[in-house]
Amino acid sequence: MSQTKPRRALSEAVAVHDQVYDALRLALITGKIAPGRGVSLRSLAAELGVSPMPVRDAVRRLSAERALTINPANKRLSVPSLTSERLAQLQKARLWIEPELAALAAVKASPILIQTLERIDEALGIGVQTGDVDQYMAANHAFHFTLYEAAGADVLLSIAGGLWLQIGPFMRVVFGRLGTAGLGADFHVEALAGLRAGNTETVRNAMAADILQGMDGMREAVLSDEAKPPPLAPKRRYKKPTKA
Amino acid sequence: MSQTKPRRALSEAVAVHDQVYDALRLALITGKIAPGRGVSLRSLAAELGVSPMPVRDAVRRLSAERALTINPANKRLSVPSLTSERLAQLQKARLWIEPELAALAAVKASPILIQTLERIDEALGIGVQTGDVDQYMAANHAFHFTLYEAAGADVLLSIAGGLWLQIGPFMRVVFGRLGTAGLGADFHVEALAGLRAGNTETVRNAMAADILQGMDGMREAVLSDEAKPPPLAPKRRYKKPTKA
DNA sequence: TTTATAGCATTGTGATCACAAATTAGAATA
DNA sequence: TATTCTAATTTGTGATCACAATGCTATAAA
Repeated sequence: MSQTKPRRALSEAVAVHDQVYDALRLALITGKIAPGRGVSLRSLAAELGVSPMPVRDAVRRLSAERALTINPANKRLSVPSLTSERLAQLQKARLWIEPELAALAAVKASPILIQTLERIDEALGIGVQTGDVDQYMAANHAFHFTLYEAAGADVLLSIAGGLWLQIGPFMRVVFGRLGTAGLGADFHVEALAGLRAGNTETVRNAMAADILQGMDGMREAVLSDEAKPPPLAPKRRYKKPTKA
Repeated sequence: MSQTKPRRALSEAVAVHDQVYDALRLALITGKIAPGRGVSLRSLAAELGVSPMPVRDAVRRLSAERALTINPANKRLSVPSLTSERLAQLQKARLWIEPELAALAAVKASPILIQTLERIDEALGIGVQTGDVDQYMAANHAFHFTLYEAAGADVLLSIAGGLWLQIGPFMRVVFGRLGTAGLGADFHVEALAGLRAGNTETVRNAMAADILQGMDGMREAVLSDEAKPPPLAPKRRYKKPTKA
């Protein structure tokens, strides 16, 4: 299992627990790890081909960011379930902080930033047309966060990052049932127009509309999921005894 | 150092890394660990009388919550410095999310909740009069978060908790130079009146005013600190060589 | 067929060790 | 006195083991 790799220098090499973090983060966002599923340190470690130690570090970080849930009784890990309650709270938070970040970024937007965002939005459009969900999601993330990073507000930025991490699993549910079809209006072009014109409020409103539209799609998907029976029936042979 | 304690059951006993987390969190909020100071896993472990392992877990969690900073080059830990930039961002975030939580709580506020808050505010008043900073800070935290918890919005609540954790060190700076004197108007009574009357907007505005007042005091303290030379001059014997 | 029980595998937690990088302290030199 | 080089200490990271608790599976009993 544990092939002896040559140890890399600490200063330049990315730490293994950071790689594991990125891998798990990606797996959560893209829905490779289904919501509600239980995970364990050793199973993740075996799956990723690393020792449990860096997984432990990455998982602690993710659970602090609420991307993973720890059962307080079990101390067992699981991916948070997708409830409309959670989604509503995440929407509320996103609807405030992300337009705020966009407005801050609009004030100090450079031509280079606008050009970068234009290129990203082109890639996003291609992803929509070709139905490439992965490309769409990556480009969408890139569009939002290269804009937000320009705000130069790292405290707020990290909050927004945490929200996206929690929303990731919801996104996959939407695309799992719709694909990239029916995405509605592209508010990114509106935001870009606002950036070029230097109109802060236009940017703010465009991003708010973009978020609102996306979250609406997720809500529909979640609501129709909640109506259905539990996603996977764990074939129980006997009921849990009433043992206290 | 490490006396052999009898191992406790996992299910009921609080895990050591959680105890360490609470201890460090408290130390950060009360300013026992000065902002800007560097810490290390082993030194913290020795100080707390535990092995480095649970400290490692707790520190990962705290750094994910931005209560500790990791130097990306060194991978070395330090307490974030208090800059007016950071404070401004934290104020912006608090001014949105906390009134929001308060308003949500106001809708479903029970008489028991109001009574509990009244008792907490009494304890807060006593702390102010006797000049007991610790009691004041504990009561103040309790007032805000028993109210916020009543909102039943755990996603938003955890964001607010993260903000308080980052603000903690700033608070101590304020009280270190002023004590509990000059705290200004008590907006808690206004919030309580709004809760009794069932007036959501009164509660929202009262909490916003409360936050604004507190953050103003912190800003003044930080600004006068930034004018001064660096808090502790690290007596360097030689300059860092220009080695790339 | 259904329920209870015993045995086994898996889990999180904590401790300890090894390693390499970085920092610090001390000695030697100008 | 000030600077440079070297040795020792401290640091984060990763690996591995032990332990107790929990969960699952197969066997026995109704």
